[in-house]
Amino acid sequence: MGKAKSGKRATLASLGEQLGLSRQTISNVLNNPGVVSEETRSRVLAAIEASGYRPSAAARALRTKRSMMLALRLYPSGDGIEGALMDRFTHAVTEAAQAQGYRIALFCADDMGSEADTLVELHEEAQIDAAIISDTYPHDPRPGALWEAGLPFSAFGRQWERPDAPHSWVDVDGRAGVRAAVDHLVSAGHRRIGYLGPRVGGASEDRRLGCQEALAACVPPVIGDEELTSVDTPKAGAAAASILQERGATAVVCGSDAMAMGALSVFGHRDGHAPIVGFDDTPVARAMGLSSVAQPVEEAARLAVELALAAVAGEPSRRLLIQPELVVRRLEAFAR
Amino acid sequence: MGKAKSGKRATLASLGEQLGLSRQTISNVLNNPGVVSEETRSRVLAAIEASGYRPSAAARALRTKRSMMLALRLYPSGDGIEGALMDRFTHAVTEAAQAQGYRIALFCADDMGSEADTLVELHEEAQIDAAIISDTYPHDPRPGALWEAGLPFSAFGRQWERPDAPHSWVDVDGRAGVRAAVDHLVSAGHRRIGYLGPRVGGASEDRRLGCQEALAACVPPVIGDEELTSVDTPKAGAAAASILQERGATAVVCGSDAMAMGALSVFGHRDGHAPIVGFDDTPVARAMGLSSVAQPVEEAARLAVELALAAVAGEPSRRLLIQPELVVRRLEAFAR
DNA sequence: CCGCAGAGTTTGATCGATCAAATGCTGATC
DNA sequence: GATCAGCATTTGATCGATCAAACTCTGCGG
Repeated sequence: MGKAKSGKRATLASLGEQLGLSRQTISNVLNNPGVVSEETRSRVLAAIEASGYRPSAAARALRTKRSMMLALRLYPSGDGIEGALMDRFTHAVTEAAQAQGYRIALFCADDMGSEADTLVELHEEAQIDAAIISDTYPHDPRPGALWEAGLPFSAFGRQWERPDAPHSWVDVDGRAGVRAAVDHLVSAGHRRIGYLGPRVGGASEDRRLGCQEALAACVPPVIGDEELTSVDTPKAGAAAASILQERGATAVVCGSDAMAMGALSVFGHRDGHAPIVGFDDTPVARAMGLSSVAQPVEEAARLAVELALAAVAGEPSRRLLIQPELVVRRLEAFAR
Repeated sequence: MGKAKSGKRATLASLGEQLGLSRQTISNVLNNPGVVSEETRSRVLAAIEASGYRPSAAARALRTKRSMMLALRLYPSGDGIEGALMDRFTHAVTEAAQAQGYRIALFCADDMGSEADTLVELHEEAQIDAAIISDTYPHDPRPGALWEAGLPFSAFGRQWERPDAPHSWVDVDGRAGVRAAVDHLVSAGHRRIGYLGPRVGGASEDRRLGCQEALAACVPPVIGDEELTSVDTPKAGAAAASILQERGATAVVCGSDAMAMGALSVFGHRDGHAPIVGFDDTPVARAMGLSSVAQPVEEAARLAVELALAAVAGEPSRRLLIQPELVVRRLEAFAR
């Protein structure tokens, strides 16, 4: 390590003076090593090491007009069951950004409109180079607002009402995930399968369609009991699951783990296997031995960062659909 | 709203020229309104509004040597059961910082040592004004390293081996929380109460002591069955809880919700009440109808921000211990 | 009529880096 | 020996804000 020495911060100029060189040469050693002679370079590097010099982020940002920061909104963590998903995303985004030399600036907002406003403001203040938004829904105001403002960004979540929107996004093919869930239950012997999903959002509609498709494609034919949408809570899930059970369903595919939890309490486990499949593979599902469709959140985050940086670089936008994976689980011994 | 106009960003200088004033006057309107005449001020404000001017964060940071950023490490989210706690903290810190005009810069680190290194680096690059560290443990290397480096910071978690450490911290009085948990079980009629906690960390030792104290203070006397420490998982919790049960315990206080989950699977609910109390009041506890000691994480976060900013301002450090709250819960109907 | 206080405004310097272009130098070329 | 290429390094300007000090008025007391 190097460090200490005097009380003053080292700067390019101070290093240059100390070595009898100019600031620019020091700068070149760091940013453009090729143009500096072998000998000076090593001399400068030693001095840098010894002085503990670090380039000033502010000065660099001012000159280059790159803050090397991406903005990410932190959502009010819901009552927690689904919350973990976005936290995983946040984490993975941070990691992916860091790998590219970028940092994440967090902020809070009360609603989608003020999220977009804050992002535009951050961009105008040159605090951030780009933004990543997530959890898009039909007629989401954010993509349009950000695009208008000329802010480079990417979205985790497609633009539901307009799949050919001009901006970049990554999304998970929830429909395919639900199809896999249905196939799983069918091959486990179930012949009457219901679907249960949250009431709102493009994603849940997509998942519902996945269920229909899968049931329609079954040979021998499988009966799809009526689909129910409801509020996204265990309680509502339990209530709706009871209805499906009365109608003869023996298994249920759910659009969320929270509702799956409720459905699980109605249907229960049989031989350690639950006739329920949840969505998002949250910690609660893991703890309860519940099968669930897992979104590759980490991959999505990596791609979201990649797309955002591509947008900064002015590259054309891209739209990516990635595949989820069904995690089949049985009840762990401890949870009896 | 104002905006658009030309393609160029407005600056203090451009606004000044446009209005026939100097940059400094524009600056004063924003930062020192008192010295500007009433008339000029309103004229300038109108122009600012119309141009959509935003001060450049980089330029300001360069001059003032204040980035208005605080750093926070994002921990690798464990398997999720306890994870939510730190996420709540992150969220609350962001909100509290934002209320003071600060933003949070996130980063990842592999271990505590590299966390400290990264923080010092960020500080030397002038990317951040201060840092907030959390989840301290005995002989934590971070406080010392940051203090040495002259980085203003605060910690969520006391310095266990040295309560009079020179830096600021906030912590939750876990011992008192566990005492409340024991009292709760005693008043519910239990006479043989065991304690079950994770194996490591100053906090869990503190909680264990709280249990001893509470049992010792009981009249009529209550028998404290042997305490067990174990790995912090539901599985290990279940195993350890079985041992306590064999030894005659009818109730268990746990140092974490993960272990409490395991204990719950062994003891089960009786009339909707569980003879188990967990710690941290995580979503899983909520979902399972488990009583738990809740840490006032939001308050801690607010205080941590306050302490960090006080450190930036050069104010003397403070050490704060705040009180947790026992959340008594019964099994919700849906979870049967 | 001069000096002076004070409000309102401007000027110059600075923060620390990077870009773009200029300079000094060595050695090869004709 | 003058010219020129090309490397290594330096100089000047710039990014956009803020600090500190200087300046210009106007009005007032002596």
